[in-house]
Amino acid sequence: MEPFERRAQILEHAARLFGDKGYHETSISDIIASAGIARGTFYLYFENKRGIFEELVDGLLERLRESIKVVDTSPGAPSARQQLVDNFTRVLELFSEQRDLLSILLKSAVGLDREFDAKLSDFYEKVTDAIESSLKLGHQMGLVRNADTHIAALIGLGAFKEVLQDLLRRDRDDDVDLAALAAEVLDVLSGGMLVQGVKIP
Amino acid sequence: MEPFERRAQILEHAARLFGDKGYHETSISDIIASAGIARGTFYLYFENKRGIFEELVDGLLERLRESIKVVDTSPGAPSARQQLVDNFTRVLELFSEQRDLLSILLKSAVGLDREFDAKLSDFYEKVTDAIESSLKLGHQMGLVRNADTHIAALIGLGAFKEVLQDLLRRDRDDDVDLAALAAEVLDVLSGGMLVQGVKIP
Amino acid sequence: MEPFERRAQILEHAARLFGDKGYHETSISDIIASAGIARGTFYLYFENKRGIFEELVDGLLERLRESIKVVDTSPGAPSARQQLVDNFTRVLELFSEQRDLLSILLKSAVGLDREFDAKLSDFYEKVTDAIESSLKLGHQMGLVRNADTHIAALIGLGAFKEVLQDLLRRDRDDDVDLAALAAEVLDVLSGGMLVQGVKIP
Amino acid sequence: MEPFERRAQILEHAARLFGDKGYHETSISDIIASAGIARGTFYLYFENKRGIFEELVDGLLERLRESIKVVDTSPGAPSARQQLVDNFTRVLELFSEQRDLLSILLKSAVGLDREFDAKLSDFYEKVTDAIESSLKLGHQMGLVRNADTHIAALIGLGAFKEVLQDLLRRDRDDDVDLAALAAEVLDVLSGGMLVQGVKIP
DNA sequence: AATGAATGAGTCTTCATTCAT
DNA sequence: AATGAATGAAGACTCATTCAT
Repeated sequence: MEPFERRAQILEHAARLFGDKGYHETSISDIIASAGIARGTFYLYFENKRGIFEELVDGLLERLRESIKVVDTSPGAPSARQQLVDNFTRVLELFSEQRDLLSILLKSAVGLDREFDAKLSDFYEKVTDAIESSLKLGHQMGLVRNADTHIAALIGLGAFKEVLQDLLRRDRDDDVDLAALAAEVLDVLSGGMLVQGVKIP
Repeated sequence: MEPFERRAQILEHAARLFGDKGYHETSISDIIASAGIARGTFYLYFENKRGIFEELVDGLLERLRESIKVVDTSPGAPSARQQLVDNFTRVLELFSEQRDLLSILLKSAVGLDREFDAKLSDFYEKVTDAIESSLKLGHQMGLVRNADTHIAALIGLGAFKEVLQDLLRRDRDDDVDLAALAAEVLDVLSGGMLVQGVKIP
Repeated sequence: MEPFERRAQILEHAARLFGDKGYHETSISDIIASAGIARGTFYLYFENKRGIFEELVDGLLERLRESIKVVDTSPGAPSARQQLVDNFTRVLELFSEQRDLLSILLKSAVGLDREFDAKLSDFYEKVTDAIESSLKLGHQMGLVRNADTHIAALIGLGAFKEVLQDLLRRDRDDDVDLAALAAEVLDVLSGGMLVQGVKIP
Repeated sequence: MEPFERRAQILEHAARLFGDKGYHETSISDIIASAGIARGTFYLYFENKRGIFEELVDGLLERLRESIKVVDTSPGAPSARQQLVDNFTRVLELFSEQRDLLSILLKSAVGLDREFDAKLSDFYEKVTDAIESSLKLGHQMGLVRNADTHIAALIGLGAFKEVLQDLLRRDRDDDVDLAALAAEVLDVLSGGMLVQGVKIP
């Protein structure tokens, strides 16, 4: 088998197992048994268990970064709302295709160790920063009302993560309209949960 | 030392270690060294490593459940808004007192194994259900505008979790006005991020 | 079993195996099987395989240092010759009691790795230096004829090592008069191999 | 590349690595990387790791045997002393040219395993025997004073080995007058370290 | 109520060797 | 004559748990 194929094959099996049972519950023995290769072969392609896991997460984070595009406000660009919905939808689609990776990101990669925590924190921080910048811009344009854009950004990120978690809990075969879901989340976040003008009594 | 004292003492040390280094990175050796007890003594009070961890998380979930009170709409009760803010504040305070527990809940307890995942899912599902019921009630009362109360509930939960995560990242000595934070989150969620009447272009 | 007993017991078995088969050919499995203990027990007493080996060699080097005493030239002390013979005899006895350790020192500990080589080199260098100083002193007193005391010191050390090697090759039960052997070596080294006044033609 | 060339090339690289890092610390991977050949190619030329090592040592022992010539006492031959010095010098030169081989012989090949130890012991025993025969002959001729020619032979061998060790420790670029060194060793061994007629007090 | 020595299953990792191409 | 992907036996080490004292 060609090296790149074998590499991909091992990654695939590892992703499924990590996603399914988590990092610690998955042993190298599990991976090689699943992939049908010898023990040594694994170490031919990956430095160690941590290495293959990191590669999976790094790849995922990279694809996530690519999925999230800064809103284009130049004339002729699609509406901002559409672009936001598209961003959300792309991320949702990415995970809906590969539940394993989503599971790894939301479960295994959390609290693995300090080094990994830092990597994840870093990623989320960048995402939060991006959201915050957008909100600040919107604020200057008179669109966004909140002064505390940091908290608002956290809320946006958290909301999105929880929706992903929910996707994970659902049946694999459950057919979900991802674009509609993305639009709904965006609407709730932008318009709030209450009827216009009403306040919680 | 009286049994209940010893038990409490061990739990305390374990909480700090689990919160600090995570479940897998914390060994029984760490715990007994920290608590200053013999190896055998540990097993006199707890069935196993998993047992003490579960006890910590169970206790935490229990206190969380107690912190979250259903909004009292009877006449003479404080305003709904106040009650909601109080709920949020109580939870924030609980964690602010014990960062370790928060860290355990948000990091170590995530993706530990299928059984534990189920326990957490179950808890969060109940919280989501509670939020959803409230939203449905508000909808009937003409206060809440969203039709998809499930998604709205997820958003509320996710937002809150992320704010907790953020608390965790901050400096321990950072003085945060928890009530104000709770109020801010509530406002953003209820009123949305946009200026009233405005839509994303 | 008392910790110090167990420790000694493991050391004993390890010494025999290392001496017999060498460092690399001896596995932890060999040691624990020989000592009749569980795998974990070994690591209760020694950090790792290298650790127990180092402890054996370090202990041996320490005992060697103690065996070799600087010649006492103060009035009333035994004759210099006697003291030298005593030194040699003590070292020979040390090894004759514990062939394993001798074998470890002369075989396993050689060329193990750079770090270990340095440790041994260091020890031998100190021994060489000690011999050299004595020779220089003797030279000043008009006893020693050689100008190049460094080479003479090397010759003395090498001669002695080879005699030890030879002891190792002999049958374990072979009864050797160690004091006589020491005296003989000393005589050859001091008086040379040739008949007095004769030169190699 | 012609088979014999390739073979020689691999041997050369292996010698450098074995000499530098020792047998166990040198892997097949190291050798093929250094020689710039494929893994399979190595096994085309050598049966296994042990095989190439043995070949190197065997070759070295063979060249050593050739370097050491029995003293020719027939009329017209060079003086015995000159022949002995020549012997020593040849061996010193052999190693001075190829430090790696010296290192292999004095470090890696020692204590490798029982089989190899036997091979080395055998070689050294033959050398000792040769020295001993010469000493016995000298004794009969009234030149050599020692009765215990075996010990004297051991001393000679050991002295020489230690001088080689010392050469190994020195800087590679250190310029040493090998013939002078050989003569010095011979003088100390034959005449002893003490001034003629003097005894250790 | 406490101790801590002992256990051993389980895990990761290495590396000499093989063999189909 | 050469390649290099694949193998798997073997080794070191960990750590939750037990149990005699």
